[in-house]
Amino acid sequence: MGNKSYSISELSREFDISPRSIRFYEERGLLAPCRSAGNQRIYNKRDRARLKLILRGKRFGYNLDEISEIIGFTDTDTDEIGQIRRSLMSGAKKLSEIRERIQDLKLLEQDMLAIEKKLRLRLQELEDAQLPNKAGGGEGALD
Amino acid sequence: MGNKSYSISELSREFDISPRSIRFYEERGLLAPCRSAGNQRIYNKRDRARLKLILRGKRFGYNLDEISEIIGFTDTDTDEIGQIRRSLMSGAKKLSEIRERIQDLKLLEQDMLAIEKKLRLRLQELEDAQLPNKAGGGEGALD
DNA sequence: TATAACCTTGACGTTAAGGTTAACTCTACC
DNA sequence: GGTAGAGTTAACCTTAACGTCAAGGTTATA
Repeated sequence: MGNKSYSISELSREFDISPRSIRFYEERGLLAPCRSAGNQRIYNKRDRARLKLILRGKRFGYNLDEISEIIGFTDTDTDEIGQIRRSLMSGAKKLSEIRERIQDLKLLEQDMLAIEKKLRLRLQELEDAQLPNKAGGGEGALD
Repeated sequence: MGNKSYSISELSREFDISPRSIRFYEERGLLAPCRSAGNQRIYNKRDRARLKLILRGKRFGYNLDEISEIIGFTDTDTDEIGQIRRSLMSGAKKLSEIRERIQDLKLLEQDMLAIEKKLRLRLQELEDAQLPNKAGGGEGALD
């Protein structure tokens, strides 16, 4: 049946994160595996899926508090509608943030290209002035 | 002439950051304003432009070390040719990083849209099931 | 010239997300 | 039953990018 279980190191290997991280997520309330007789953590499929979600959230740039806000309730069957609505809201916000960032990056790209151009010009100047030993160029300050 | 100057608080107001941040950038070698007779910082247009660049870099997610790598050379005294060459190199690297990042963000955007779609569907299900009070939907666990 | 408002350095505090011991305890396996 | 290899908690360490005093010095203005 689907009741496979995992140790902390199994999960840590599978997802390539440290056991410390997994324990840390638990500390922050994002996970709550049950324990063996000897108090060792035992993760079931649901825990594993949750960890996956956490990691996905992280890849999206959410911090643990945000992730906890988004997925912290997946147990609570009550008020799923409210939960989904909240998820949609925060998702929309993230989306616009992402789009803003894309725009910013495109601006940066333009800036870098402009700087590059200036640098190349200045380099030409300097190189030209080097061999023929002509009079030096202008100030050449990048604003 | 274009030799306007600014106090730290003017800049901090203009860019909506704390004076502490500006001093911190200086501490990290990203700025080097001259001082008044009484040792107070005086920023000129060039300094201001630099600060702008720093802030833009931050919005792009660069840390101060990276920003310093990108813009740190504008002082270049000796061996300007070498400096410019190095700048061009690191600039090219940064550029490709920026482009990669844009791609990543676009992927993320698609992911988010997909998730949003799923959530909306689920929401519809739930809302439809609510008023007519029909039998409940499926498991609905977001993987 | 007397303030108020601004500025200075220095030092310590903070937050996030873990890393890194230390000192034990479990579990698996021979 | 002994030992190697996981696991456990607790406590402290780390880095980035500032925030937050403290204890004074400077400037603008009435």
